[in-house]
Amino acid sequence: MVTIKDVARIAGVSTATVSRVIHDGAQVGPVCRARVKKVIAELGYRPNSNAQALVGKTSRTIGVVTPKLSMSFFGTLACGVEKSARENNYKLLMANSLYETKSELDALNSLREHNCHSIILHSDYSDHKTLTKLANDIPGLVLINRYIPKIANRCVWLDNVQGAEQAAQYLLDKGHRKFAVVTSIYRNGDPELRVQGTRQALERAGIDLPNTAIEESTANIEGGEQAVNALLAKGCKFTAILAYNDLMAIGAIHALFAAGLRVPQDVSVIGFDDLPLARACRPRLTTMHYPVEEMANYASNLAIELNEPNKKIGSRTHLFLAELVERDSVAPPPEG
Amino acid sequence: MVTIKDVARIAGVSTATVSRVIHDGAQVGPVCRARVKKVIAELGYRPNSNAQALVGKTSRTIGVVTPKLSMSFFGTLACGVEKSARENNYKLLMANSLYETKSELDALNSLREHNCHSIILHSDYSDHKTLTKLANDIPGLVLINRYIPKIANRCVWLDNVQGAEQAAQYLLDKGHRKFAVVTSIYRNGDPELRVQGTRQALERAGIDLPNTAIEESTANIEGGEQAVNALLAKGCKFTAILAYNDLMAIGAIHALFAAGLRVPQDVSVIGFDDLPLARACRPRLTTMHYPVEEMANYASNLAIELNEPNKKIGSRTHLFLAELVERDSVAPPPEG
DNA sequence: CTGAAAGCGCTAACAG
DNA sequence: CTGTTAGCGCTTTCAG
Repeated sequence: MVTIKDVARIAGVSTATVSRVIHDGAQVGPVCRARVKKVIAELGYRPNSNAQALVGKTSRTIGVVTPKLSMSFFGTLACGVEKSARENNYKLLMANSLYETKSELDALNSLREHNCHSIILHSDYSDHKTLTKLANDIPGLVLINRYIPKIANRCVWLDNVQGAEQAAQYLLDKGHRKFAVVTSIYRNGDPELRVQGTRQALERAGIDLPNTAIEESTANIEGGEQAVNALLAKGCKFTAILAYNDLMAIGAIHALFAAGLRVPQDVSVIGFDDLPLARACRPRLTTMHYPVEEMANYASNLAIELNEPNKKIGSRTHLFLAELVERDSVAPPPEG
Repeated sequence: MVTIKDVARIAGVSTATVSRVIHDGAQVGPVCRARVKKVIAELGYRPNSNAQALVGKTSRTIGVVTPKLSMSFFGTLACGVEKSARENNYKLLMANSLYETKSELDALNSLREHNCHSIILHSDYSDHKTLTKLANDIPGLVLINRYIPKIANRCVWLDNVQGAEQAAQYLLDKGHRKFAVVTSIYRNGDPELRVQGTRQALERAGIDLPNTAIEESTANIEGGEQAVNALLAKGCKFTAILAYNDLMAIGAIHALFAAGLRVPQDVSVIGFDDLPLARACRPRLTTMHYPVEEMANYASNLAIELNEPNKKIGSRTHLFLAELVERDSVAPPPEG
């Protein structure tokens, strides 16, 4: 490994000078600078970022904690952060939280050991109190997909209620009057919020959503299938299904087809998230676009800013809105 | 930040002792150890891994370089590495290479600055020579999805030829005789290999694959659609399509349906990779399972082993095989 | 404009 | 079994 000392020795200068050259400090003469740069290039020297982090009290590293990187949503989230990291010359440290409170915290701590002060956390199971405390301990912590009023300026979130409302309103506008809702059993907040949004839109239109028209299951394809099968089994009548997310929506479509119902001719289905999947299935899924990548990018920039000592972050809020993407899984209800 | 010194002072011992306790060195008395542990817990002390890396000459960090984390395939790859990292108490550093030679190398270098000696690289565009040189420079570098004979013991790869052969043979066994191939324009090796495997299986069955039955396009859904439309436009006759990957297969199915052809009744389609998508589309896609997660996990363990000074890695080879997953997109050819 | 020197937090001999 | 000491590679005053 070639160190700053090697460069200094060969260039015939002190390590301090080399350091200055590296950091483009103006405090060094042009000839000297040129010589040092030459030696750096020749030796292929690159500064050891561990040493830099050690002395600098902070590493140019941004950490990301999400449940599971192999899920499309989180991979996209990571990508958004990566872009910001790359542009700001930060490195990206990742850890899966695996949907467990304990490993969520473990993951976070492992990042802190690295002096990683900019952290994007997608927390599913830690409570507000824990997170608020964490945010106070870690100046560069930003929560994504979560809203906690006390630390609002550290939360980058999406208005789930508004998104679900919009989805329901769209279905209403298409003429639907009989709805079913397929939601998630997970109690991390989002499902309730989306159901609430749906309810609000329907109530405004004078339509009641009976509890029998709501079916809960796991938030994946199988869950969507199960939920729709349960709905069908109990004779629930509907011309449109609002699914918690795209995965459940796709499962719903599968179950519908298996039962001889066509989408969207007999039943319309709307999803949420706009995963890559939504463009791949048939019919292509009409859904609410969740701008994760954009949000993650924003969150990352925010986390980095938060660590810049001079910048003062006010109590601004970071709210994003879901956007309707019309594709092929929604049509007006069948006649009669 | 609480340091080892704080712990030492409060526990009334030297930093060396604290260090020993941290590393479970047996060289410390039980009472003393207990006291130190207590103080560590009380203070919430966690060692600074930058300092550890600095003195230890190597950081417990494993790096991953892939084109784009938001792609399902690479997210899954990262997950495989993450699991191994977590189990071995390593941290995960990620960098996107964005499908460019230069950023591939940039990404790699940024990892090296971190003293990150265990690296998993998914290289698409660097040539054998560059990679061989890199492998010599970085003892813990492991290539995934690439085979270079000279550094075979550092390559974790999949036999694409065999996989494609198997897919073609499966179609042959179902009774198909008229094939079309939808492949990728990217020249990173895989497409050629898969076409070659297909050719081999067909030739063995005495079937010729005319160049007109092969259509190239981008390796995504749109590419699959385009390719099939081109095939259809030039009046190519086939009862089965072998797609370069699942994305192109799904695109192919879309184009087929748009043209009034049913899958699998009129035309069978087989994919490659077995992305989550393959289970979500309709008909569910029959495809060759690419065990990326398993391979990545293996590669990560290998990379970590490579950095353990005493272990001698022989010239073993690390070849994985694709496996057929039968779902619903393949059926016997229509009568006549 | 440049160098000397101190020290970031930690580990690893070497003593005792 | 435990403490002392000397750095790891780098940045940053403080002098010059």
